[in-house]
Amino acid sequence: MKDHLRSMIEKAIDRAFGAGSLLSREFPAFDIEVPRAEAHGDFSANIAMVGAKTQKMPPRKIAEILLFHMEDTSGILEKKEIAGPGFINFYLKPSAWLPVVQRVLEAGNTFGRVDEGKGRRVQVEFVSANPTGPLHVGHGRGAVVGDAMAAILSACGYAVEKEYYINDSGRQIRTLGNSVWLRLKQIRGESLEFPEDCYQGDYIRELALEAKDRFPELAGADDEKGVALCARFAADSILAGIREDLEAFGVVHDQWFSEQSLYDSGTVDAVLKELEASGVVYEMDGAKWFKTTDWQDEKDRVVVRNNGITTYFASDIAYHKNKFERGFDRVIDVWGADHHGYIKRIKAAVGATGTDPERFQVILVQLVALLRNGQPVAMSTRSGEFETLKAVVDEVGKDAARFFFLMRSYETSLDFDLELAKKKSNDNPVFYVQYVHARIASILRKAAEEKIHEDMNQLFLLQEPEEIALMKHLARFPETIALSGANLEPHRVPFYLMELASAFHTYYNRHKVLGEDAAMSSARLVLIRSVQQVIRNGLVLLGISAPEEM
RNA sequence: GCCCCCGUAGCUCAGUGGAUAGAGCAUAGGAUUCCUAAUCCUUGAGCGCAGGUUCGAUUCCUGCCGGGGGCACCA
Repeated sequence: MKDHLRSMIEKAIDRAFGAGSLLSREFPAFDIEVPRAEAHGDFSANIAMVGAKTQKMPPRKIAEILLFHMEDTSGILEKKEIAGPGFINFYLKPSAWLPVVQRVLEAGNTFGRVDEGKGRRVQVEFVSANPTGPLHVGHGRGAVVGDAMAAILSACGYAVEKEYYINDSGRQIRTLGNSVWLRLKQIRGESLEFPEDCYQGDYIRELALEAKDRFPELAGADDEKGVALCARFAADSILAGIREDLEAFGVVHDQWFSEQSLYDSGTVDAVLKELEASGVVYEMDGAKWFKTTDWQDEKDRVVVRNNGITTYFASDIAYHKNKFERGFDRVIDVWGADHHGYIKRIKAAVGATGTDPERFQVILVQLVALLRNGQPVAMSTRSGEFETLKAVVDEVGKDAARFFFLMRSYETSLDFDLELAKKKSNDNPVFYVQYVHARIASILRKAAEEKIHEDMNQLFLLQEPEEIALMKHLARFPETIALSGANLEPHRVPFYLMELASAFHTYYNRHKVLGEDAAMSSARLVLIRSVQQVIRNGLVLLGISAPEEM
């Protein structure tokens, strides 16, 4: 619809210029948008205002000229007018909206898909939590944001791959092994101090018990062997748990990428050598440094410590190089806000390994404050007193948890109130949206029972303001997806769904779908089926179920 | 000290540089012999402060104030 209006305006420019009414054919980029106020029409163009400078004319004068030369060949316009400082407002005939219903039903599950991506490959990496403990609620937010973002980008025409990077190398894993090993020794009756820098959670003790049963050879093992075996067992076991928790949350990755594999294949060393050869990595004070300052970082960063051990940054360089070598046009990492200092570093790594850093983007997800009865729940991995993602999902359900995480922009820290998410009432927007789907399903069931059929040919009967309002909302779904994908803003989709749901509930309360007029009923059935389709498409993108009944 | 995010209605939050800044919750009142009341209708109040860019700033820039997070040869 916007494209149609845009071409009408462009044709008007040509004609006006041909008639000598305009100074130039050139206009700066202009917008056609849906005005905030309904009184300002269905669409509004700011072309006359942005063109004031180049045309050397007041905006309203330009608008007048354009309107004079504009032709509505397809007859969709009720009226067009100049308003305010020079907006051109378009008012569509109600009938102009009818085709959208047909478009929705023809496209079905694919309605809303756009082709911004044109098949280009995007990788979204998210969660990537260290396998040293169960996922907590903060990981959950990142997980859902990444998962929904991937689905939305996919709907935008990108070929998307979802990846989990496993930090299965380095000191944390050794600490994990040590923690389990020491607990195991305690279980055996050895009295020893459990160090503060070890993982304190109860799950460590459970892992120790399990390891004791499964690996009899641990009985005679020395510390080195014991720690190594416990580390591998614990990491594998925790990772399996993470995978389960994610699956229960509806999050499934396409690829699980091991950090250790980058060491095993020699990739990390090779990349460091390359960078050293090109002078990006240099030696100082016995350590090796990466010149991240060349990419606006505050200071250079260490990649190999003076004890010869590589830092995580070293493998991160190799990892991100590897990503682009796999052929992705864009790479998006979803990180917790506490990692924001890493952005410049990784951008530097991407740039230094031969890729335009613009192709690498980071979604920084702000923190989650978990509340229960208004009181904050303490979250600390160290103390072991934290709410796991699993506990939250078990308590409030997958659908509510996902919706809550997604309905706020990830740039804002989130108060997640467990009690609110559990409520099955108006306070809880996820039910509000799902209820529309269920309600429509119920009407469709009843229509089937009463043998009332949908009839596309009766659509012209739909003229109630609430019906037109619904169609306008339906028409905006594809552009909502496009904006959500282009700006990497998944929260637009839940907001859209709440608005559509509201429009439907209003309609439902004012008009009966199945009434005495058979033709009208047939038309309305078509309309509500298209609403149901769009609600479902939106929920699918968010990974939330669309129930047939509630 | 430096960096990032946030500051919009009593609360939680929307708002691709546009016209009279919107929802939900909470408050108060009302609607169901009828397709699911997990619904609908009515009701008040707001852009932290000061400059700048612009025809036009809640939006962009600078400074200040307030809240959160981050600033290791840690992971």
